[in-house]
Amino acid sequence: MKHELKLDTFLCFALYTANHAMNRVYKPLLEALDITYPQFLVLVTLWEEDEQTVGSIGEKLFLESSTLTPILKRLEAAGYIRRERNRHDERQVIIRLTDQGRAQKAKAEAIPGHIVTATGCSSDEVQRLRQEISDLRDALNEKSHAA
Amino acid sequence: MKHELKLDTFLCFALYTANHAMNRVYKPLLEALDITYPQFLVLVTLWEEDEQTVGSIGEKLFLESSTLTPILKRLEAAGYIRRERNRHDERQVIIRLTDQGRAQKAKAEAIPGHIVTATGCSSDEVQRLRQEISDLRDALNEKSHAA
DNA sequence: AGCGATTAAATCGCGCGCGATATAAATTGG
DNA sequence: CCAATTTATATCGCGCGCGATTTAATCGCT
Repeated sequence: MKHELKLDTFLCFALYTANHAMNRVYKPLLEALDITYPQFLVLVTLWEEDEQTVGSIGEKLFLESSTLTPILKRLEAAGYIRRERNRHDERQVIIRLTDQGRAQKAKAEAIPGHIVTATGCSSDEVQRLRQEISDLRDALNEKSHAA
Repeated sequence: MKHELKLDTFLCFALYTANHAMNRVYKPLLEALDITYPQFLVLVTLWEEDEQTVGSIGEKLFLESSTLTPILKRLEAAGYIRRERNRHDERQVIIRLTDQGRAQKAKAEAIPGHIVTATGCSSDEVQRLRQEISDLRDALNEKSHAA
């Protein structure tokens, strides 16, 4: 029995609880923007590249349309984005930032710095760990998609 | 501007997506037990130490009673645990494994090995990363509890 | 041209996860 | 000894996140 069933030895449990902890750090920072954490990730995606389809955003965030559609509707209701069918392919919905949505970016600029501070690590340390966790994600995704 | 607003540089995003990826690897493995991932974590906690209060389990899993109560009710309905008020302090609810709940442990023994395989890393590699992520969680929790 | 297959997004049901609140039991202090 | 406070759990409302299904549009093939 190489691996024993102890919570403290589970990589999954570390990820699970670290993710929750990160959410708790983000919550007060996002209150200024009056958005949730997944809504923030959608806005970041659009600040990087505006005018994307639901599918394109989903691919970048690893989310299904069943998850994204309600989030996008809330961002639309908040006045940060518009949702319009693609004229050239009516199956697609193009997501565009409004002026107000673009304006929120300024309020968000300070967030990454706050997070690095909260980790108690150097920027380089954080980036190294981020890369390792991203690689882990890619390895896990490869296995579950193959199977 | 030291930190730019790019998804690919966010530690939070790496954690968020790695956690989802881990969930997707776990889902088929847990189907044999017919439980969800958080339900599995509760069972692991009880396999380590039976007869715990809701609060004690919550402390170990970093979960509130508002999250745990419904999960525990489902595990009770599945026949894996019993929920009984503490005779000596009727505010508390003691959670106990049933015989069936204890029996599930055997089915779960193989899971950690599957996970290590899915990561494509050595056990030592996984444990090192797990420790780093746990430390990150603790650092983040310290900041958000202090504030 | 036309029809079956594919693709994109939306809808639905369910289980978290949490903040705020409620309920009930135990503790504390006068 | 009893009223105020504290503690433990439960309840409620809301926003994910996903699998399964639906709806609608486009593509592919003959």
